[in-house]
Amino acid sequence: MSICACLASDELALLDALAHPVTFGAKETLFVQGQPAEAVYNLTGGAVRLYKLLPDGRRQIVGFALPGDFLGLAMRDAFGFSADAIETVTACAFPRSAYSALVDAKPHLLRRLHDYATHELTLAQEQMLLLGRRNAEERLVCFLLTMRERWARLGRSTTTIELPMSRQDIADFLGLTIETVSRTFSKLARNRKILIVPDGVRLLDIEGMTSLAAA
Amino acid sequence: MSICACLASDELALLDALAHPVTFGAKETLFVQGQPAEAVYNLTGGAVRLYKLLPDGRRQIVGFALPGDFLGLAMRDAFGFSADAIETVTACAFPRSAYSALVDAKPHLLRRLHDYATHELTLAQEQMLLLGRRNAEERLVCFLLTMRERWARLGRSTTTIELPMSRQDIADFLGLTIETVSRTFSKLARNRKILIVPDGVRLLDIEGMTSLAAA
DNA sequence: CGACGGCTTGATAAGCGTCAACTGAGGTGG
DNA sequence: CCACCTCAGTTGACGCTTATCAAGCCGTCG
Repeated sequence: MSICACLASDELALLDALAHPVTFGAKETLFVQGQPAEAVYNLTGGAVRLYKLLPDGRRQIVGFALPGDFLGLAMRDAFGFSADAIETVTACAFPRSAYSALVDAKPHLLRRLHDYATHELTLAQEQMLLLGRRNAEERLVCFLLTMRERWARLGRSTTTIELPMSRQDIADFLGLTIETVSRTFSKLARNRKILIVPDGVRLLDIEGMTSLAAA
Repeated sequence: MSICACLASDELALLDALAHPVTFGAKETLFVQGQPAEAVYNLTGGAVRLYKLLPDGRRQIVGFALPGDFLGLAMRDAFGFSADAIETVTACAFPRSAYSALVDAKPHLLRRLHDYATHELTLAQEQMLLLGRRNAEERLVCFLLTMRERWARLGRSTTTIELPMSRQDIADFLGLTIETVSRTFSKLARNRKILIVPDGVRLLDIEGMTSLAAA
């Protein structure tokens, strides 16, 4: 829980007192866009999709949250996107008022949160580049390499990448359709870049993929 | 300069002492992606484009900065994107070290900056929705309405919208080509939604455009 | 006046979306 | 125990939106 690494042990205890554990079943909703944000979550297990909807049903996933990630920081009063559990999810929930008070009282915690938000912003800008200017194959390869990085930071394998989300989720994250995502997976497999395995992929040509992603 | 509204007058004086005015001519570069960030800017006049480049030259504009906006907050060490002046630009520059020290010393300023970053993040997610799921016409209409909002906040007209950036800039912001942007402008003009005027557009059917953008 | 850059418009093509059929795994019930 | 259903994913045929290539227009500036 890297954000809290800057806290003294008494502060950690304080934070601990605020938190209460929660779990969500697969497909369960954590919160919906526009709803007043009463809580902040720190994910401890499972994966969550964060998305925005258009009135006609078109969906854009703006991010996937993995263990260690925070949810609910990026809103002053109401959530800017909806979130639901992809698989069974466990998290620590902090009531917003208590969280807010603690942040006000601990500037170094605020500094940490600001750095976190800044990092999120950088990721969002990278995603804008992907959505605006990359083709389908580049999008998927970038996505796989990003997931690799994220799992690696959590101590998972760097060759076999877990993908808890569905093809539809990936499509809605990459601004594509499920068919295009499926076809692009197949193409990468056919070209021996990846091997498709249950609930994930094995990366066979990391170098080739990296150069494609850089291009 | 809304971010500073939370500062006492002596603190403002302190900030003032750190700042020094700078100007950039049209097309001049403020900073480039990857360059160590030695300064933070507060725009006072003119417009700036912020963009990321791929090695093969594809460009994605991640935002336009207008007077009052801050540049250089969203990076710890190096700039995450490049920035150059669209027209003649004036700004206040703050050396990074002094800026950083001031932020550490003034938690309420930090809080303000955090809110600003959070707002930027929300905008970026909205742009992800636009780039991933909207068609050309919706993109352009959303863009025009957003510019309207922004100019309105600066006290400008809400019917005639200034567009200091080129068609190519708009295309690179919306993830389109210059031809598609030009055709879509023409189509909106043909349908009496807008009137194209020198350096901008006049909005003729704000209601119709708003419903299109909401869809 | 001619050159240049920004913009528009047209013809054509490609990439991805749409529609539809099919596969295979997992779960359910007769 | 096996037939059946469901659902996620895959694959194919076709078409639409947008990209690409190309030509022309217009205002500015040397």
